[in-house]
Amino acid sequence: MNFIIAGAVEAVKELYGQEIAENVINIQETRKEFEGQVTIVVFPIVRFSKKSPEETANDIGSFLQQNVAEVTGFNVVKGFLNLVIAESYWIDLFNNTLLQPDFLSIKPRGEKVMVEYSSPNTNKPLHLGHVRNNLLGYSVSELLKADGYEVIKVNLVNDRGIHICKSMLAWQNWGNGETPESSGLKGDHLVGKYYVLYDKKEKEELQNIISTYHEIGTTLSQFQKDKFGGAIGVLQTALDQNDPQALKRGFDIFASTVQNIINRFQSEENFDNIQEFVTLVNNSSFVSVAKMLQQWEQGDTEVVGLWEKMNGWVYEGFDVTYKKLGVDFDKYYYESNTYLLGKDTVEEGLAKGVFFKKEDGSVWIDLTADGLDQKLVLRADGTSVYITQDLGTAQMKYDDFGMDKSIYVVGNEQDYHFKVLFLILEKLGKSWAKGLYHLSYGMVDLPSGKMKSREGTVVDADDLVNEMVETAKQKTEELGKTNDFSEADKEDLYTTIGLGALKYFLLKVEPKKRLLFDPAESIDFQGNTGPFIQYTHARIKSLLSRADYHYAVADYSNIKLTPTELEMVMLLAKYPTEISEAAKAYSPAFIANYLYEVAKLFNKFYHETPPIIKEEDTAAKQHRLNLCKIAADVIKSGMGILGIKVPERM
RNA sequence: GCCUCCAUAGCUCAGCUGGAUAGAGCACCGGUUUUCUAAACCGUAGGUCACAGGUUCGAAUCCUGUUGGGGGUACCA
Repeated sequence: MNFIIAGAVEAVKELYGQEIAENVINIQETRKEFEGQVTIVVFPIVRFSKKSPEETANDIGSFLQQNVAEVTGFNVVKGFLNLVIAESYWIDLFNNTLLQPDFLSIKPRGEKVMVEYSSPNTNKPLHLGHVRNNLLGYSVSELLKADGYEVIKVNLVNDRGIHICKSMLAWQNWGNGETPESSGLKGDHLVGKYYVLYDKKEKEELQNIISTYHEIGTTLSQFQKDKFGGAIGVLQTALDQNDPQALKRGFDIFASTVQNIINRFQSEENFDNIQEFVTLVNNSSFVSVAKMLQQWEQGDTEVVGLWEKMNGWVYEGFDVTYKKLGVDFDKYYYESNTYLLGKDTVEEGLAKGVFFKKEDGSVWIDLTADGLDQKLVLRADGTSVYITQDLGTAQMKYDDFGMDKSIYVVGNEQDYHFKVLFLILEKLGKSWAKGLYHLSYGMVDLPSGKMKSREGTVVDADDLVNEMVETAKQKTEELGKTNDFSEADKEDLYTTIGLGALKYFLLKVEPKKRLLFDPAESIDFQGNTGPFIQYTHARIKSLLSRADYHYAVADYSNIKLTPTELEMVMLLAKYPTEISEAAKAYSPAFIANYLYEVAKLFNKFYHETPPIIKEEDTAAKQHRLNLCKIAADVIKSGMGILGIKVPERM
């Protein structure tokens, strides 16, 4: 529509002798209730014309009608100038742009972008929250590809740390050698089972410690009571709060209190009274799991062997889920290899004066001038924290790929972390820091609140997919449309539809919005849904094949476009713009909503058009089939960006 | 406390850098199949765009404040 803007600028120059910028001309699609296709909002021009909006609109309208060939008429409603564009313009657009083979081809822009997503922990299976992450990450990757970027999909696997050791410890203590084979459980589910078990056992132990304390309490000296009593209180509170971090803090306080008492009373007589109690504490899972992490870091062969075995199970399980979801990666990074990174970066920061060292040796950055806080980047004992690793990993990723942009698909609870991370890298003078972007998305909540793996209140990814496929099967069979399908084709179709419903459901919502998922209410298959769009595609393909469609440009000498056909040409022509806008916003939701419009409009067209197959006017028939063909192509392409397959029949 | 995100129909969501009478789907009610797939189409009804100010020719959209909700907040990732 650039020629309209140019024409309007020219009009203002000719009519009012004013040079105006192009962005003064505000154009939009004409509302359906008025005649015309393009509307110029004239209010911003009034200050140049020094006339009323209506007069200005009339002036410009006449000018455009006389000087711009495509403008064949206009009308003015208040301050809105509605322009009628010649039908030949739309027909040319359709034939020379939409119908050309390169309409959907990608135009490479010679830029590289990395998309990091999924990034699972290897201590539990994937749940609905991960599903949103995976689908979003995959879809954004496809979107950026469609917008001409070279995309590197990366998965940074969180395969180490105290949470991994918890599953390991539980399996070691209470697993009786259970394996995926012996249990029939998928590897990630088996490991997740022990993660939940650990949590349960740990709580029991802590309760036991507390009640044991109350039993022996009477034999303690007043001093011991005072000391212990406080620590026990902290522990009990943490236990009641049901928050892992609070629990860790509570236990740490408690454990150090116990240690102090041991040191103080070791030589005294009544020490025996609390011996049993101390043993209980020292043998607790809390202590064992910390010890296990240390052993892992020291490379203890037994622990590392167990770690490798159990992670192996998890990876096998994840592969199945990933395959089912249709997501993939070009490169895996493992935190077990990267968790020590970043210390060089800390040194660099100290040398540059970006970081400073406190008396205890810990290293910090002061971001108060940027409205943030002081942030620890290295502990006093020289070990890394989360952000240390991320600094190092960011550098490594850039060294490996030299990408222009890097997108982190991570939930919004880490907004602050990434703000700090990017700011630090900028302050360190990394040229690539400005290409970093945190694609932050909202949590998926259940009606009952947040999902928690430890408590088993999660919607499991595998279960969910299976349920969706099962529902798709039921609904399809009710409609009785697959009676002549082979078993394999049926299986395929149900998977396509079930996943289509799930993926569309999660992707049509703006990423940053939080999502409420009610497992009791199944995901719809009608209306603004994946299956509706899939159905539309199948419908078109069926029509094209029955009509024995062949590509050819229609003869338009006797064809007049209906309003709906005109609308379709305009809507389909927007597809490339839609992609680049969606890519700019990193929002597959734009594409989802656009495709819904396309599908809806096609169905309207389909209903109001007499059967195309029986059309005797060959030019009209060709023209309509061409329109159908482009609609199908756009739907297929757009759904591909969402990671959703479209069936030929359904 | 401070920072940040969110609030649009009963429910789930669109509404782009401010533009005309705020749009869909689901659910509800009514209609459409002797014609290319009814997972469709057409229609009725449903709104103080959380609230209050401000900016402007014009505000769901921008600014300020209030309320309600989510998340974060220095050695968990």
